[in-house]
Amino acid sequence: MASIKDVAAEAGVSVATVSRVLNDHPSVSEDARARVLAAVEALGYRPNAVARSLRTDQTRTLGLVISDVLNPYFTELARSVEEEARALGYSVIIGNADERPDLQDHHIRTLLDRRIDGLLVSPTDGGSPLILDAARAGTPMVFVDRWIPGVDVPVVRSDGRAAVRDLVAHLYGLGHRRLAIIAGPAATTTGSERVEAFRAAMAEYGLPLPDAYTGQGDFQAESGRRVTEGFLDLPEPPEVVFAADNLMALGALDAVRARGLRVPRDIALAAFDDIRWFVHTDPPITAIAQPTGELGRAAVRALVDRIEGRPPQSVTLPARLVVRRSCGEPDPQEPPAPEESPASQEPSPVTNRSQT
Amino acid sequence: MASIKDVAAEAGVSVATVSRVLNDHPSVSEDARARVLAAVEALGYRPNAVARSLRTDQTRTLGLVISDVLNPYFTELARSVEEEARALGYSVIIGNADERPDLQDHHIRTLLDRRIDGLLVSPTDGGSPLILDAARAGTPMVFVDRWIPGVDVPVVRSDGRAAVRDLVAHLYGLGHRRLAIIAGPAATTTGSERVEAFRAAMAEYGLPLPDAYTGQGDFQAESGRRVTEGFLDLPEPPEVVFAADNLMALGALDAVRARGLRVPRDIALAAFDDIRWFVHTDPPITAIAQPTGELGRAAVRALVDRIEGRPPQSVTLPARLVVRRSCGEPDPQEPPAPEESPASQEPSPVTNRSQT
DNA sequence: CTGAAAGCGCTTACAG
DNA sequence: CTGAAAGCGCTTACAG
Repeated sequence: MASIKDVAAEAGVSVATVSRVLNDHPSVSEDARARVLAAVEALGYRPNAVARSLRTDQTRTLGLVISDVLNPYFTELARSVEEEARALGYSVIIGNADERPDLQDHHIRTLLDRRIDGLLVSPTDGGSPLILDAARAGTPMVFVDRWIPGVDVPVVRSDGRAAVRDLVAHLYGLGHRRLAIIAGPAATTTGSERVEAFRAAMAEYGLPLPDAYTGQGDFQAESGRRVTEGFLDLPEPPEVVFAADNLMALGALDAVRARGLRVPRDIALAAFDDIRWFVHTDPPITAIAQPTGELGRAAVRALVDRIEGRPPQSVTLPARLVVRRSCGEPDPQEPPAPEESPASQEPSPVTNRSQT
Repeated sequence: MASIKDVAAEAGVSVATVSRVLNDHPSVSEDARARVLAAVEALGYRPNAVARSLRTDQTRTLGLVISDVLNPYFTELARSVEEEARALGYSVIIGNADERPDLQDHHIRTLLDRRIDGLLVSPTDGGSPLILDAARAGTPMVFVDRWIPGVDVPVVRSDGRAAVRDLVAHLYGLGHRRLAIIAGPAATTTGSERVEAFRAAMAEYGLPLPDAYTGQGDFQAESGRRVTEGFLDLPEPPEVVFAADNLMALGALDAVRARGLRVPRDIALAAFDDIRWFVHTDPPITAIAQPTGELGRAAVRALVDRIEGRPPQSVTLPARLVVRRSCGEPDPQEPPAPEESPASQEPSPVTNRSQT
């Protein structure tokens, strides 16, 4: 592979001049520039990014560590992150933690070894020493979606409390009283916050959330199945199961189906995180939708601000309830293909918190 | 950040010795090793992968360029690729082409600039000059899923012909005669092969595949919707729509639903690529399942063989038909959670080609 | 405007 | 077993 030396030789200039041309340095004669460009073309030369990074101490690369690529929510997040990063001149390397703290650390370590310019993390746990150290050591970092309390790192996330309250109002209105939740890991903020929001909203309606109706999941489908089976085995099963993410909802559906039961006739179901397939499931599933794309973009902007020396900003965006038929109400003729941005700009009545 | 020099100073040895310890070079005294390790620990030293790569001319990194991360098929492929790569000591950087040749080239260029050790590509098109040049220049490369004919690069893919024939047999047995297909881009192998397999299988049953029943999609949901609307507008709409990937099936479902029609009563639907949600859609969707995880792993092994100087091998794995209810047949009580590997080892009767 | 030279953080023959 | 030194491919003050 041709190096800068080859180009210099071909163009009859020094490597310094080649470098200047390549980096759009102003003080290069037109003649030199033309000769260099011609040589670059002739040799098919491409600068070695590894060497450049070593010299400039920047890689123009962002690391993104997410908890589970197979979760459509994170896939979409990853996509929007890459898009915004590309627009700002950065590449992104994704690390998939698979909800495993050890894998998360593996990826963070690898990313740090590669000297990425900044790190976007959605922590799988309460914070490994590695993350904490990196943050303390001054690695530019931003938390997306999930975060670790007590660490001085900007957080870009969505607040689902209002939407959860809307959901409980919806369920209550439908006559449901025994509501259960499949929670995410308590060590994650999204894991605990969603349960707390649910519990708080239920309290407003004078409804208790007994331990038996609080199942511990891990954001993966299998745990949703297992917890739902437990619910169904109860002497008095819940009337509604609220899954704290879409994969656990999938598992819940598997469990319900395996028993030959029907949603919502035998048990109602709702999920945190909306995905396109929810429109076509049997029945369509009521869900809480996050402004995923916007979260990803805001996270990148915050991180790049931090990297480039501007003060980064934490961002919290609201989630919203999307009512479908899985809790018993007739489908309110959902508009086709509800795109994220327009919809969140003009919220429908059902989206708004109606009481407090 | 501490460098190798700092470690050497701390340990009272030369950087060469530090390097030897770090790389498990045999000729290092126990004493030196212990002092270096202690210094590494004390300083929290991590080798700079950028510098190491520049020096050794290898990055221990694989590039993976896929056509669409949002497509669950590719997400799963990416996941298995990363898993196998990690097991073999490599990292992977994913580039998402979004079915856009220009974006694909952008990622390939970036990856090449970063001097990845090898490239896994599922080409979005018939082959840009960039890919062709890279292949010719000797960049270790392997095609996964899609490939480019006439290029000397190993291919790891699945052959869906038998499964497509099974599908047509299934449809024919159900009494369907007017079968339509939503094809992928003709420039991709999977785009054209699936249509060809479908057409050939239909011919065996004496069924023609008229142009009006061949819609041109681009593997994205929106095109599936558009094409399906066209089918439904026909004076004589097809009885079955076969979508060449799962996203176009999603779009087809959107279109059918928007008209207030029902699957399979008004029109039957089948898809290439199986996803977990297909079990829970209304109705459950008949699909052709690829051994996605195995494809990803085989692709990595082939690429690493190539990188490490062993002869790489092309691999073709069979896909299989999974019958559900979207074409009219009653659901044959599908076993719960059909995992990929065991299922493909003991194919059910319906999975096997019964005639020819 | 241009080039020689230093240096980024490593690895690895080469001597000893 | 160990260290001094060269060199990977760049960028960038420093002189001119």
